Amino acid sequence: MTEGGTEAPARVLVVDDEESITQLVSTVLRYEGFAVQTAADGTAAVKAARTFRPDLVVLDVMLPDLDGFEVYRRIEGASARLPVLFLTARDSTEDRVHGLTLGADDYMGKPFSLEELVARVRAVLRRTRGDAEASGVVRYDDLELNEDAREVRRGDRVVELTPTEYNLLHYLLTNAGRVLSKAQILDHVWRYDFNGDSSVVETYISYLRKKIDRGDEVALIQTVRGFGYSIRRPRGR
Amino acid sequence: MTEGGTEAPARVLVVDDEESITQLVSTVLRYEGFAVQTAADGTAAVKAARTFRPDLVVLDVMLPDLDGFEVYRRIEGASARLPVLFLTARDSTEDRVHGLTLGADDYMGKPFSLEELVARVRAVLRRTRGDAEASGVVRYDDLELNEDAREVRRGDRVVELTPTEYNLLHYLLTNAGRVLSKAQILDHVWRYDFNGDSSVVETYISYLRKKIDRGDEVALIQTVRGFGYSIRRPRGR
DNA sequence: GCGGGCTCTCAGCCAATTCTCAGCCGCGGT
DNA sequence: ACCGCGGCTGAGAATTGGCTGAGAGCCCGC
Repeated sequence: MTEGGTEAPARVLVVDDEESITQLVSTVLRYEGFAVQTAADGTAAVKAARTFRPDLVVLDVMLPDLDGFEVYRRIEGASARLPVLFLTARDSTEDRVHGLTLGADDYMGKPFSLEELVARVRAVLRRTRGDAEASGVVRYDDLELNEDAREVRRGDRVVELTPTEYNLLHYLLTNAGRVLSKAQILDHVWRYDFNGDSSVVETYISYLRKKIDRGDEVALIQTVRGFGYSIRRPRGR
Repeated sequence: MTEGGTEAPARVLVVDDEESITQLVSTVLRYEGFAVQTAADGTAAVKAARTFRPDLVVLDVMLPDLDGFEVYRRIEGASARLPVLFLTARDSTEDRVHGLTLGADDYMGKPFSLEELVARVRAVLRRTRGDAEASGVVRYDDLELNEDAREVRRGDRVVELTPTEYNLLHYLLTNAGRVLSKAQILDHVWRYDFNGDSSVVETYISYLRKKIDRGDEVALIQTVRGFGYSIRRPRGR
């Protein structure tokens, strides 16, 4: 599930003053096949935008020197239409961002989950680059998840999911056929500061099953005892 | 199944204060074709990281001076992106390691089995070096083991295995054609602190046979009386 | 400030797995 | 052909892992 084989990888500039964040984010995005560069403050960011010529900037609103919006303005001047994904502390200031990010492409509160981060990065690039191939629909068997509509269907029945359920299903579905450990799931789907044990995962799997593998339908969510879970058709035995 | 013939061997730095562990781990990794260096505490580790320039660090979280995470941070500074495989006591500290099953890093609880250790070391290096050759599928005759899906097939029949059965088969399969003694098998597949006798191996071989060499199929699991076992086609006699 | 939905923890239950052991089988040597 | 040792396997006890219902805390919208 890395970026399309032949095309040049999309370039992402990650700007945050906390090193743990740039570290985490750049690791994940590189792993997902993007070319990543980081900057720790506003001036460095503006400079990097000029030299690195990213396709997308992931930009913290709170920076030691210039604030995120200022950086945004200066970067905008340089490049015609450079999409931005803002990171904001998940608190009061969030509303402030509402108005100001209208021009921007998206924003998300910290702490976020990596699953969500990657999904949004992809979504923004899909929109601005007009990558047709990536339609934003993930499917396995008669189970379908539409990212644009944020809608899930089993057969022709629409399934109502809570945010966590949705993220979990999204992760499982984009890795259909592969077995994912509870630790992996926790690290991808839950916020990076989550610090409980992996039994939540069991609980949410249980919730998902009630909604997705109901009654007479074929069970698609499989437990692989001792390892983890996987989305796949039941195995003959 | 040592490292690819022509390429330089990958370099691994092993850090643990218990000598029995560094001893054990480095012996096995050397045997598997890696270049290994060891360090017994944090400061030595940081120093070794600079001079030895490893491709991967196997790092105990509990160290006498700096803790593993601190070492991680300092090492990170030195080299661009140096992947780490953490070793944690299989208890409380395990939660502190969150965020490591994505991208380049991973962790495993002590006590572990060598089979698993080697598998993870390989997996991490495969990710960062992009070694295509290692696809994660091991095959012998019509018997196939897929690491991603944790799935085993005999012909086109899917075989359901428990964790221990899976690990055992994995070990046999990656050493197909070679005769492995019960002692070797015990040392590789079972946790290093296991101390029962080797009759468990017999039991598990028996389980595997029931699932893999059934009925009219050619028996691939061979007993070599007085020595051990081997995966191979039956010999003419 | 109330109610409802969402998230997470926990404990009891059930099922799968692991390991031990004992008796039997059969290979290989004489 | 027989013996003895090594290996095979069934049964069962102990342990572990996973599922789910109940409920507490939290946040959000009204």
